[in-house]
This record gives sequence, C-alpha cells and structure tokens, in this order.
Amino acid sequence: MENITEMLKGVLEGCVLEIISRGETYGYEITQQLRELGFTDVVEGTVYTITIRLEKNNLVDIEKKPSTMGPPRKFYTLNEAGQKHLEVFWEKWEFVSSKINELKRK
Amino acid sequence: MENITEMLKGVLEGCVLEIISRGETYGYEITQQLRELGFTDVVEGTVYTITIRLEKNNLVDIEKKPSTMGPPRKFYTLNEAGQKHLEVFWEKWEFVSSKINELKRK
DNA sequence: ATGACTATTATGTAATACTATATAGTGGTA
DNA sequence: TACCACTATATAGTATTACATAATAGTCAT
Repeated sequence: MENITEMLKGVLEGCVLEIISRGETYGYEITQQLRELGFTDVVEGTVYTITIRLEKNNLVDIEKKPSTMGPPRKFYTLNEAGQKHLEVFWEKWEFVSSKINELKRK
Repeated sequence: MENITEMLKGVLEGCVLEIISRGETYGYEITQQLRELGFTDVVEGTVYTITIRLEKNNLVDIEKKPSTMGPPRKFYTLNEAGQKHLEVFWEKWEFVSSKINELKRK
C-alpha cells in the first residue's frame, strides 16, 4: 500500500507502544515487526524518533544489552505511565475509527 | 474525546471528501457535520484549510451562491479526480485500520 | 447599534513521519 | 586483506497537516 504516511501520523507511536507492551524489545526489531504487520515502508529512523520520544516522555524503561549480531541493543519495556498511555491510545483509536466507519457506512 | 488531533491527521481530508460526495455543500456546513459526527473540537479554520487544499489539487468544483443567512457560500462538489481520490482514501483506510485492529487483537 | 449567528480567509505554530546520512559491530567471502 | 551484507542506533533537515487566533463581512432580532 502506497503513501499511507499521513494516515500513520498519530497511530504509529501507539503501535510501537503496543509492540513494546508484548515484551522487552528494541528499535530495530520493532521496525521489523511493523513491516511484518504490513507497514512495509516504515524505516528505522522513524521508529528511533518514536522510541526517543517515548524515553523523553518517560513512558518506557531502558536496558542496554550486548548482541552477538551487531552493536548493543537498547531494550525497552513499558512502565506504568506507558501502560496508561497505551490504554488511552486504544480508547482514542476506538473512538476515531468507529466514527470514521460510521461516516463510511451511512 | 480529548486530544485526537494527531490521529485525525491524514483522515480528516478524507472525511471532508466523503461529506462533499454526499452532495453539494460548503465549509461551514461541513464543519457542523464533522462536529455532529463526534469530532466536536474541529474548527472552521481547519476545514477551510482542507477545502482550499482540495481546490488547489483540483479535486472539487466550486460554485459561489448568495445566502439569506449571511455572506455568500462557496459550494463544493467532487469532480472525477475527487471521486477517485476518495476511493483511494477508503482503500488506504481499510488497509491501515485493518492492520491496526490486527495488532490490537493479537 | 449591539450582539448572535452565519460564513470565509489568512497567519503562524506544533506535532510527527520521512529522507538522508553517519556511525559501528559481526560474519562471510573473494 | 578488503569488501559486502546484515544488524543496530542516532540525528539533522523537510513536508504535511490540524489547530489557535484574528480579521472581515452579511443577516436578523432586540
């Protein structure tokens, strides 16, 4: 699917939060998971700007670990604020997507 | 629902296109319809920037008509390019929303 | 004539995904 | 050795878009 950039604004961060909530993970792996999900054009740079934002907003805990496959990885886990943020994200998503689907149907 | 601004980016234009596709309408009325739909915080300025964008991209036909309720209204109808654009919008929406719901479920 | 409602336009700002590039570690292979 | 592919993070700059705010203007009731 081409050119879904604008439509991803405001939801990509929530997707990243959701992926992190499934268990400790790091930027590069998150990118791959988003691609597997279908957002094939998402690049590392985009995900890193999001994870750095999550750090700044204190929504994640961080642990740096060595890797045998390359440079050290920065592993993220959701903290309590991150969990709460994720819940709010899904509430917003439910609201917005239901309204848009309502518009589409009628 | 509070603070859904970022989530509306990339979908609001599609919503406006859909509303116009239902029949000739103008900015102020579009704003009211979006509010009725549930996007209560959408303001006129936002809708006008969208309609002006639609004009620039030649997705709409325009007709100015006098009103007995105030200043003249600029009525919009979708042209062929606009119809096509709307179809593409819904395809993108189906794609993105299905992927996000998939992520939510699993 | 004042205010409420209708109606459009314009300027500036904030948020966010993307482009492009730099840096760096590991392993394979020519 | 030198090169390449893959893994991994970071960042500067850009484009897009919704919003805040304000200006302008027409109609109508009080």
